[in-house]
Order: sequence, then structure tokens, then C-alpha cells
Amino acid sequence: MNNTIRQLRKAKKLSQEELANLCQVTRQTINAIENNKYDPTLKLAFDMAFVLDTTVDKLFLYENTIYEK
Amino acid sequence: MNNTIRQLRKAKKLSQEELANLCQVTRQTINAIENNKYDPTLKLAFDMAFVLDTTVDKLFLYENTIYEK
DNA sequence: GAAAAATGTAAAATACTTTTTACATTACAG
DNA sequence: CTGTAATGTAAAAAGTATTTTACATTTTTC
Repeated sequence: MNNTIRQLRKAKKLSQEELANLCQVTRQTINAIENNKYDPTLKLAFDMAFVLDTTVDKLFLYENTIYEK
Repeated sequence: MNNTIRQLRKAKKLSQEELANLCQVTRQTINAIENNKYDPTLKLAFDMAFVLDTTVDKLFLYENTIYEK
């Protein structure tokens, strides 16, 4: 799942560690998510979006594998 | 984390099982999430939003415990 | 009201996320 | 160029989500 964390984080002049503290997780968690190692929990996704002043839908860019409607 | 799954699901006249199939998870997973037993993964949240024709931010209503900006 | 469909629930097993600790590399300021 | 801050990475342990199987209860339909 692609994301726009790095750009938004840098726009706010936050280090990974500062963002981690604001989201109450470790720096390694932010680093892993920013680098697409795994997806955050939904709660953390919301927390990151909140701190970065955006929405989950804008912060994470998911290409659906489900072709339905 | 509160959600609006049930209303949107019923608006589309889907059973939990049908929604589960469309999202490629089990009925129990949908049931548990709909009843707030636990939060879905971010991927499933996006899949559910897609199938229910909405966004993650509208489908899940998260009250931030983070007072920051 | 009986049958069928839908929903609720539970326990064990599996998979994934996060923490912790620790070290290595890269970027940046003086 | 040297020191410091920032970032990348790894392994083990703990926490959380999901599946599977199975059964119970509620709701709907006829």
C-alpha cells in the first residue's frame, strides 16, 4: 500500500521520531510504515492522518484488487 | 472505533455473508468488525469502503485521543 | 408457527503489527 | 572533516486480526 507520509511529514518539518512520539508509537514503526514494510493498524492510520492534518484516504493510497460495485 | 457499516450494508441490501464474500473475508470477520469486536486491517478497511461505495474516513469514525496540531 | 436465512458467538490456530533493544549507515551543521 | 541528528534495519517477544469449525439465537418469509 503506497502512502504519502514522507512528503506530509517533511512538510510539517517533523522527524520520524517526532511523528512517532505524536502518534505514540516507536520510531521503528513509523519508519517501517513509511517504507512500506507493512500496513499500520487502522487506529494508527487514523492517528497519523490526524497528526499530519489529512485523512486516511489521502495518506494511504490503496489500489483495490476488488472489481465490484 | 465506531463505524457505519451496518447502515451502508443494509442500504445496499447485502447480508454480512455477501459483504464478506465481496471483501474476500469470512462472515465472522465482518460480524466482528460491524459489532466493534476489533478493528479491521487497513487493507480490509479500504476493501469494505470500496465495496460499500464510500471512504475509510466515512466508514470508520475514530475519535482521536491525540490532542495536537 | 414452521422453515429458512441471517446474525451472534467461541476457541484454537495462523498471520500480521508493534515494541524493544541494538547497531549501522546516511545526511547535515559547524 | 568531525560530530550529531536522522534514518535504515534486524531479531525476539508481545499484542492484535483473521480463519476455520461449529453451534446458538434471532429475524424473516411463507
